Parts: sequence; C-alpha cells; structure tokens
Amino acid sequence: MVATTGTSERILDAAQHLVQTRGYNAFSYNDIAAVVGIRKASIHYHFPGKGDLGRRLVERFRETCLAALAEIDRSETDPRAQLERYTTLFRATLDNDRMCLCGMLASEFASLPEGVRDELVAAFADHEAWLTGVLQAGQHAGHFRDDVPAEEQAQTLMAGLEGATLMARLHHDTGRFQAAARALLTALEAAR
Amino acid sequence: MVATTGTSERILDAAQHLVQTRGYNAFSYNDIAAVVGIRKASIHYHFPGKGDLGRRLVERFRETCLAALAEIDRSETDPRAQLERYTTLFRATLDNDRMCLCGMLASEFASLPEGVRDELVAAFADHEAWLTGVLQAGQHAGHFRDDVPAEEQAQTLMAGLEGATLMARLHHDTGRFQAAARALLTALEAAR
DNA sequence: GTCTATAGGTGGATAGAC
DNA sequence: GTCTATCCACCTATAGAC
Repeated sequence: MVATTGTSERILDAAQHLVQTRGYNAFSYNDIAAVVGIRKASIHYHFPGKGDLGRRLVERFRETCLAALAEIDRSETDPRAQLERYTTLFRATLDNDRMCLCGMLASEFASLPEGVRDELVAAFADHEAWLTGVLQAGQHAGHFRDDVPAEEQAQTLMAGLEGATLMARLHHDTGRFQAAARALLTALEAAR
Repeated sequence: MVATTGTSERILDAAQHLVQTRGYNAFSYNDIAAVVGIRKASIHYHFPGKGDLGRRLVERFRETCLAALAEIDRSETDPRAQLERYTTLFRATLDNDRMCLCGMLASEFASLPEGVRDELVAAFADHEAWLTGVLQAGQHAGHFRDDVPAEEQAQTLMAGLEGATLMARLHHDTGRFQAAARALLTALEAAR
C-alpha cells in the first residue's frame, strides 16, 4: 500500500473541481498545473491524455458515490429517510458552487471521448440501480405509490435532482434545490 | 424590410445547432463556416466576437420562445392543456437529438461571457413568469394544488424538464422524458 | 460581404535532460 | 517524477484586397 495523497490524486481533485464548475471542454492541463503546483507536461506522466484523465475521474467518482450509498444503507433503514439523505449529496456539491460531476458531463456528452462516455453511463446506472432498490422497498412497505415502476421513478428522480442542481447553481439559490427536491419526494408518496 | 434568410440568420442557425449538441465551449467559427459555406473570417463581419454571437443567439431564442408561448395562450385555454403543450416544446428539441439551448448554456454558466449570462438568466425568467401565470390560473380553477406558491411550482417544473431532457438525450430515450414530464405534471394535480 | 493572409495565443502532446 | 524546450493543430481576431 502506497501513500494515498500522491500527485495523481491531487491532479484528479483539481480536475474534478474544474469540471464541476467549468466543464470538461473548458479546462486545460495548464489550469490543473496552476492549482497543483507542477508543470503541465508533468501531468502527462500520470495521465497520458486528457481522455485518460477524464475516464479515471468518473471511475473514482463512481467509487466515492458507491461508498456514500453504502453508508446510507448502513445508517438508515427507512426508504424515505434514505432518499432524503440521498438528496443531501447533491446539496453538498451545490453548497460548494459546483454542479454534480455526472450532470455536468452529461450536458457535454456529444463531445466527450468514448472512454469517458462509457464510464458516465455506468455511473448513472449505479445510481439508478440503487434508487430503484430503495423505491421498491418503499413500495412494498406501502410508503410509495406503486402505479409506476420503481425503475421509472428512479429515472425521474435522478433527472429531477440533476435539473434542480443545474438551476439552483445558475441562480445561486440553494432554496430552489430544496423546493424541487421536496416536490420530487412528495410526488412519490402513496395517496393517503 | 430586408430578406429574412440572410447570412446572419444562417450563422445563428448553425451556431444554435452546435451549441445545443456540443455546447458553447466546444464549437468554433470554423465549425459554423463549414456548415454555412463561408470562411470563418466572414463571420466576424456579422458578429465581431464569439460573445456577440452567443448573446444574439439567446436573444433570438427568447423571441422564438415568447412567440411559442403566445401561440399556446392563443390556442389552449385550459391550464393543464397549456402545460402539456409546453412539454412538447422540449420533446421537439429532444427528437432532433438536441438539448434545450438554455439548459446547455446553464451547465456552462461559469465559463460564459457576461452578455450571454445576462441574456440566459432573462430567458429563464421569461419561461418561469409564463409558467407561474399558468399555474396560478390552474390553482384558482381548482385544478392544481395550492399548498405551494405557483412561482415555486414553476421553478421546480422548469428544473425537472431541463433535467429530463438532459437525461433522455444521454440515453437516447424519449420515453424517459415522457415519463418524467408526466410525473411532474401529475405532481401538480390537486388532491382528489 | 466575402475573401486571403496572418497575427498572437493556447490547446494537448512528446523528447530528452536531470 | 518533474523539468525545459518544442511541436503542431486549432482558436479568436484583425488587416486589407476584391
């Protein structure tokens, strides 16, 4: 086991920040170099091409998110509480004036290298699979309406949270995200 | 009155297509020139800088959208039908494999020239104002729930539709948009 | 209005010294 | 692993001929 806060990780940290604020097409090796404190040529040692960097970025993000989802599973048992917790993940990035990494890349999908695209689709699949499981559990427990398949509910929720993050960041208004998240969760409630 | 399909308009058409598919930071004057059939230097005659082009692009889009909203007001009277019609505007862009122009620019907000940013915020204000009016009418008529302010409902709906378009385009699946749009509209219905 | 030519800058990427 | 030096492609933008 090697040290975990090596240069590669610091490059990825800088790159992630840049992608979440400016997008994949609007940052350069020079931008990263300025933040990390090395020369741009040195970055090629760790990531030969920008596509490699982007791919690894989403790969690492997937691992981070899966760990966060496992933590929610561990500390909450009620499906409604689990979804509530899930929305706080988006709110946290928003509080840092960042867009969700995947949401940002999704908008640039057509101009992304193929490796990044593949990893991005897989990342969304991770989240939607987890959400589907939570929603199914909630349906069986009678908390959520079951006139719509859980998988479809998961996709709609995912889309709603991405859109809410996008619009809240544009207006610098976390309240917009909170209101949208509340509406999305309320819409799932079973009729009383 | 001069001819309406002049070079300026064709440049804007090409630019809009490029922005909706690849984003503002991922297209160049060369890309436009290739589509329109002129040299890239000629574009500067019509739009001195890329910022001018972007600003005019959103300006024109606002005009187009306001006309479309007026047409909905003219041909539909029921607020629920008006919202239904509104969602078809997004579906139409999606059918062309495009993202909503404003949604795409929203994701790139931090790296946009100031003039483009201003126009973009104004464009969203246009839509949210119209939606707020429709939602208020629907509340007064007893169709929509009124435990949430119409303005907040409008913002949530806007965010949901942008997110749904983003995710549906990513997966090349119009069904995702349709499902999300239906869920968003259903969530507005007054409790029976 | 559109062209050619070109300026000045930055992009990602490579070679080779240390 | 990081550096300097350099390459080539592309970017936005301007000057001036036609």
